[in-house]
Parts: sequence; structure tokens; C-alpha cells
Amino acid sequence: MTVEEATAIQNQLSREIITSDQLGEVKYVAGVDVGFEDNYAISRAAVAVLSFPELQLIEQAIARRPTNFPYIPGFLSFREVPVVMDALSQIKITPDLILCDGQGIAHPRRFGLACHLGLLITVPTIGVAKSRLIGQHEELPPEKGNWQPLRHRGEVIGAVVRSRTGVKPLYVSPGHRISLPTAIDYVLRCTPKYRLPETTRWADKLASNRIG
DNA sequence: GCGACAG
DNA sequence: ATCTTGTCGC
Repeated sequence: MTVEEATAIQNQLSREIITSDQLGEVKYVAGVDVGFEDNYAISRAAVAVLSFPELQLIEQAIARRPTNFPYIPGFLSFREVPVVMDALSQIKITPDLILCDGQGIAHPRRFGLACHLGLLITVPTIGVAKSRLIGQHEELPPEKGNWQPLRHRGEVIGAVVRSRTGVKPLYVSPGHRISLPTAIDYVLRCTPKYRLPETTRWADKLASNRIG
């Protein structure tokens, strides 16, 4: 697939993204992340399903497959979604909400990783990125819980959220079937102690080949 | 044309 | 993303 084709797909599929709350009672929240092996030749995806609001690990899965798309800013989902789908197909519980390691609609064509995954499986998703792809925002107070809208071309595409006092903020944006205010709320409720949500922390550990 | 640029 | 131990700071 070429970047031109991928761009066309993003423009097409972005029209189907829903950014209003269309999620039911959340009993299970999942985190997904991707790591690599053999000098990036193999992609390794991990899924961690936690109970909500207790945030206890309930189920997990890992999948591997050859990496078949390079990392190109704006096209991350074409690299990571396939192997993530493999991992998701292994779990028994269908999560009520999934937190993704990357952007949702805070993307040039409003179709980041969380949107792509959410649309393919029809599950509410939130993009929780550790750094910015696009957009601008005001300064953010250092205390946990503060947030500022992330804007791009006159639109609010997400929020910069302080998940822990005194540390770098998180870039939160709706993926699919959830609104920005609700997304911010869930991210904070999944982040009781550290900078990253418990879901992401578990998926990170599993995807990076070490446990503990 | 130049700089930015999720993981 | 990944290679990696100790170390600086609240």
C-alpha cells in the first residue's frame, strides 16, 4: 500500500467516526500496545483487559507477525492495527472501552490509531499519546487533573491532560464512539498513580517482553 | 522551500 | 519504538 492510498482510506473512513458517547456501562477496560523484535522485523502486540473501576488485570494476550509497514508520522495505524487485531482475537472478553497508545482524532485527517482500531471492531476507543502529533494548546498548570483543549485549524481535536502532578502531560482524543469530555474522564479514572493509565502500563510491559 | 513529525 | 545503570531531584 502506498501513502497516497493510505491517505485516501483515512479520508474515507474518517467520515464514519462517531465522537458522541455511544458506550454502555464500562466493566472492562483494555489497553493495547505494540513492541518489536529482531530489529523491527517482527511486530508484537499486547492486550491487557482490566476490571473497571478496580483496574485489576483480568485477561491478557500477545500476538506476533512480520512488520509490513514503515513508521511514517500520520500513518501509524497501518503499521500497528493488523497485529493488534491478532491479539484482540485471542481474548474471550470483549472490552467495553479500549485505551490506545497513540492519537485518536488528533490527527491531520482526524483518523489516528484509536479511530482506525475502534472503527474496525466497533468498540469505543480513546487515543492516549505520550507526545503531540499536531495541534496547539495553552500552558497547563502542573497539578494532576488539569487539562487544556488541543486545537487544530479552528477545531478542538483533543485535550492535553496532566495525569500526574509535575510530569509531562498526555495527549487525549476520542477514537470512536466516545466524546472528548468522557474520554478525559476515563483516562483520569484509569490513572490512579502513575503518568500512564494502568491499562497502558500493563500492555507496555507485556509488549516489551518483560513482566513485573 | 523549510520545519514538524503518534510509535 | 529500542539499546540500558545509575543518578539527580522533589
